[in-house]
Amino acid sequence: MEVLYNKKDKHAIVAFAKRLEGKTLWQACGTVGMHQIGGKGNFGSLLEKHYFGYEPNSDAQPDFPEAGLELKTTPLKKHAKAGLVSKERLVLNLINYVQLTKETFADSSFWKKNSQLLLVFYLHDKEKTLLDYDIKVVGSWEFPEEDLAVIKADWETIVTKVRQGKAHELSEGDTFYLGACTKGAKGGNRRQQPFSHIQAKQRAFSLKQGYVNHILHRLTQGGRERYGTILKTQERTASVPLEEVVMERFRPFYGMEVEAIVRQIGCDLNSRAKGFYASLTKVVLGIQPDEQIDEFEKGDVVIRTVRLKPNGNAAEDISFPAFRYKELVEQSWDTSDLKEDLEKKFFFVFYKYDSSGGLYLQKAAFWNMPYTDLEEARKVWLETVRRIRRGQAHTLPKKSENRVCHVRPHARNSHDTNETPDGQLVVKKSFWLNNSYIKEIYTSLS
DNA sequence: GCATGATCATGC
DNA sequence: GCATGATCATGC
Repeated sequence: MEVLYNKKDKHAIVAFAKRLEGKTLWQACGTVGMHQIGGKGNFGSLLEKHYFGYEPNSDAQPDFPEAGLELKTTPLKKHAKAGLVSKERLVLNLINYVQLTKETFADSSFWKKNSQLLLVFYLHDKEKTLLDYDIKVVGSWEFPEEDLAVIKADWETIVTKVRQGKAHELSEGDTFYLGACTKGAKGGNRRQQPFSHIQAKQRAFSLKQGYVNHILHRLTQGGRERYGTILKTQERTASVPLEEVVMERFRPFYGMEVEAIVRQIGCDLNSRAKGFYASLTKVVLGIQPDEQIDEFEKGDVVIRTVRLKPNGNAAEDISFPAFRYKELVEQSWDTSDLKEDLEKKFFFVFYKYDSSGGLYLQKAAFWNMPYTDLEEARKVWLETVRRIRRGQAHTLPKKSENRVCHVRPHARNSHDTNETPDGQLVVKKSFWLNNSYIKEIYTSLS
């Protein structure tokens, strides 16, 4: 195939790639060779072969070595409120656990391959074949310095865990922007790790979905939200770890009553408004209540506020979105919404009531679910699916059945129902983290 | 006092 | 109108 661009010139490659915008694979590549394809392969490799004219490979080099540019294609989906958003994380190169522990960031396989990305965003549509997906946005991406500092720290977190012989315990929730996501048939592929005999799931470096959305917004000037950043200029310059900065923002207020915190910061928050605690968290972090937290959005960080009773027990369980019975039984654990939700990085803010009803800030900390607890959640999830299939959607796993989580109604009222596979209408339900488990989390962080 | 069921407030 | 995160109500 004739190559229609200078493969050594980054700008020429990007300009050539830009011509994909508004087209489908079919339109962009013409009919040449397309009859041989018949929809086989994946979007990325078809684009490499039939548009850019090179054979897909798994080299350590970027796809355009002379230009240092790595081509990545990634799906978008339509979001009712936000318009087009990333459908998933962006999967980068596979992790070789043995090699990884011998690398430094600057000479790492991750950085050699992915320091400059050429991104092709297409709109995924399950009604279409991939030849007919609309290519929406094309652009090149280099990581700004402030993001790179976070990504380097993430990379170090991953390497450290592997050096500790814990590659099998890696989780996406370990890190902020750069994740180690499972890759391969249902996460079933196992690989050797250098400092343990336990086989670890095959994983790849990946950019969190939130970070991909950030890239998309930057390339399109899109995104209507206002953002505030936690990291201020001098902290960025000094490369202070994000986690440390967040902890330092909260520490001065430990032990203080909420109204006193509001007074000390001098902000105008109504403590009776339902979003009060969410706003207070932002204000403590130095962010306006009407702004999104830049670093947390990029890192898919989930904020949860927890009130502890005077005896130290969590006052409430923590809910996740209601599921649909018929959809749940079609999923596998590895592709389940619950696993996706539980593997996120959480930011917990704990308040505690004293005996006279005053509420005091106790602790704020990042947390992600340990692997062994995720296995407990898996059991509950599997049992839930099993009972729904048996027509027992009325009696799903209770709090007393598992240490970590349970299933409970989560609806507008008792008439707010979903249909089960056998045609019953049962009140909408969701998974909840047990309040006793939340107390465990609090204890582990103190 | 807690587990379980039920429902609310908010934002889009 | 609904999803989401949060909280209330009741009975044992």
